Amino acid sequence: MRDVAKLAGVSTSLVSLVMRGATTVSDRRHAAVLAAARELGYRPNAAARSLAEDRTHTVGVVIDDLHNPFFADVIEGIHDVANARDMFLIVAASWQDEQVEHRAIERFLEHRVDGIVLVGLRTSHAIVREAGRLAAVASVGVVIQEIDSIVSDDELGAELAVDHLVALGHRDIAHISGGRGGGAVSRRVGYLNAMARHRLAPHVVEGDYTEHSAVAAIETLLAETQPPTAIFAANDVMAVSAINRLQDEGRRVPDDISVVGYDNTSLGALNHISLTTINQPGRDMGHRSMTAILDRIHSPTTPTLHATIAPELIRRGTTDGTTAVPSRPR
Amino acid sequence: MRDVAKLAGVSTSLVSLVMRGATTVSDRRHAAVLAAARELGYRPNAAARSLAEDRTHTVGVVIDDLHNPFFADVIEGIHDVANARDMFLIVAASWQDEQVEHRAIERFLEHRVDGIVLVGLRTSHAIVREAGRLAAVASVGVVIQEIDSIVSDDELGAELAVDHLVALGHRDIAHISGGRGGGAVSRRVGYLNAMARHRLAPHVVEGDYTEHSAVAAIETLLAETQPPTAIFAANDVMAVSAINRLQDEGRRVPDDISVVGYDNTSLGALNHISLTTINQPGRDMGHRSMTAILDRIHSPTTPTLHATIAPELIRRGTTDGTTAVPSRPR
DNA sequence: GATCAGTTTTGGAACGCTCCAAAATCGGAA
DNA sequence: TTCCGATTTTGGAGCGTTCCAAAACTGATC
Repeated sequence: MRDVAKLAGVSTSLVSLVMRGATTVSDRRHAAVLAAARELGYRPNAAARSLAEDRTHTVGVVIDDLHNPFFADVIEGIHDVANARDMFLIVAASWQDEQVEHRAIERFLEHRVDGIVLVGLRTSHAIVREAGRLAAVASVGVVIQEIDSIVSDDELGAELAVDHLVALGHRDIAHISGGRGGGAVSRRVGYLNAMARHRLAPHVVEGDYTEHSAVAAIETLLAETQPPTAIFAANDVMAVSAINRLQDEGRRVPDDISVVGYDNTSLGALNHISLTTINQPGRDMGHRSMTAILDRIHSPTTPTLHATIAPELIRRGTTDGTTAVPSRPR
Repeated sequence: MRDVAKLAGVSTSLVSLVMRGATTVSDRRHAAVLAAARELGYRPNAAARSLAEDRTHTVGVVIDDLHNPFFADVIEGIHDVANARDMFLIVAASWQDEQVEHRAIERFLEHRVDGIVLVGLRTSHAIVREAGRLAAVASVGVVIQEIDSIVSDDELGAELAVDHLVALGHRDIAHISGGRGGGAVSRRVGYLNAMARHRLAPHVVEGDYTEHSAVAAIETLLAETQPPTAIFAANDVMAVSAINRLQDEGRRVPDDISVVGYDNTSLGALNHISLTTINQPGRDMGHRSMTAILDRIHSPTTPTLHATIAPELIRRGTTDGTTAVPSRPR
């Protein structure tokens, strides 16, 4: 910056003014500074800037699993808004590891990001609330007290899934849970509630939202003396993987076993798969969370937002041959 | 930091020493500083630190499309290495937009990241080379002169695909290209070379690596008086989307039309889809690129690395009926 | 030519850390 | 007790910006 100032024959303050796009600078100096900057390949130092300005114009996103297409939708939604409002978005993936997730939050805090969006959170809520005192924080998919949260009603969604299967005549309905993953508890509760309401015996197999865990779950279920006739998986990734494994074992879907997923990812919409699932509008949820962040940055005393989006059953071929509606990729 | 020093009854230099994990500090002071830091919820300011240290311990990844599972594999590979070497990874997605990609590179440069990994690059190579003068830069999937590049041999991969189809008796083989996307040009060249070698007429339809573009490409192809009997798509995402559309139009795969993809993503491995494709080890490529970055950070004069990984044909059901494609759920 | 009210430019104090040379303290040995 | 070398601690400059009050210009008016 000093070099640019020298070359342009002005003070560093003036260079600073020009770099920030001030309008009060005379055309002559403006041009001179820009020319000098280009000549020297000058690029402002973001660290120095945020130190002086006490603001980073950056929002960090912590994402549970980059392999899950649902999360990509959410990030895209966040990006849409961030981009339009000229905020820089940085993403850290935690690969379903609570330690890594926690470290990512810490790092973002050390970087003094203006805001943090947590997508599919695992870390303890207390840590998040503490983060909320230092930056604008929003959570997607998990409700956290005192923190802006955008979720679909996971309990209700799970109930929709079970009700659908019951309506088709199933009584032996197993649930492959999401373990410690975001939203997993609510989906399990919804499943249990619905089963109780229908006076059916619940049957939960632990999973963790990954393809791998669904394979293990299917192996467990098929080894039982009387395997279930229907499976409600806590997300689409597990549902698709489960179907895959079932077919490897010679079971037909939905003839022998019906399967319902959760998230309505593009994956399930493929007509090879035609997965019955629960819709959750990821991109929209991303929009809302980023908007909440920006609102809070702008006025930190905004009352906490707790938005709940109604989930919706998408009937496709994995539960019911007659209603299969082939749908196209977006 | 000043507050911590005061509370612990030491100088700020000593606090700095403790926070950086120095071993030369007496146990008594060490404990006192840690206690004070915890008490005050002190968190070092990364901006100030990198300003003083002239190093950010951060590596930026620019990814072309977060919806493409292949890229998630690459990021995971990069993460493995970064994590083990205690570097912070930040990801910026460009959503296939050259402008956004360019801005992300600029921002990373302003942040003075220690290194940048470009995955599936679109931006002009000149810009990348300039970035290479300011940070350690590696490219995955696209060869760039003077820049560490990790690629699979896309030309060869495309030839493998065409050779396979020709061996199965196809002569009318169309290519859905990746447009301006990373590696697309090489794959197209490989396709053209192989077609020429077999004395077959080439037939390229423009795509852009997205599901959407593949749908459009299929519509174009099916409208022709004599549609091809085989299609080589420049990536798996397009291949799967193409198959989906073909089936919507009542064409059977592979009976009426064979399809080959590229990348060997988890998507194609699903046995509903069972996509013949070209293998590219994404995670491994991620490893190598991050290792190259770290090497270069450590010793900037390391000669440029240009690693080429041999691609490999994965034969599955979309080209070869004998491999039995399980019927899709009705 | 002096005065005045803008308009444009500048000097220098922050911002929160690291790093180095110098100062203080310590623990034996004489 | 004194001295010495080793260990531990500290003061303060410097990193590259922003931001504010003050200085320097400008041009119109008398």
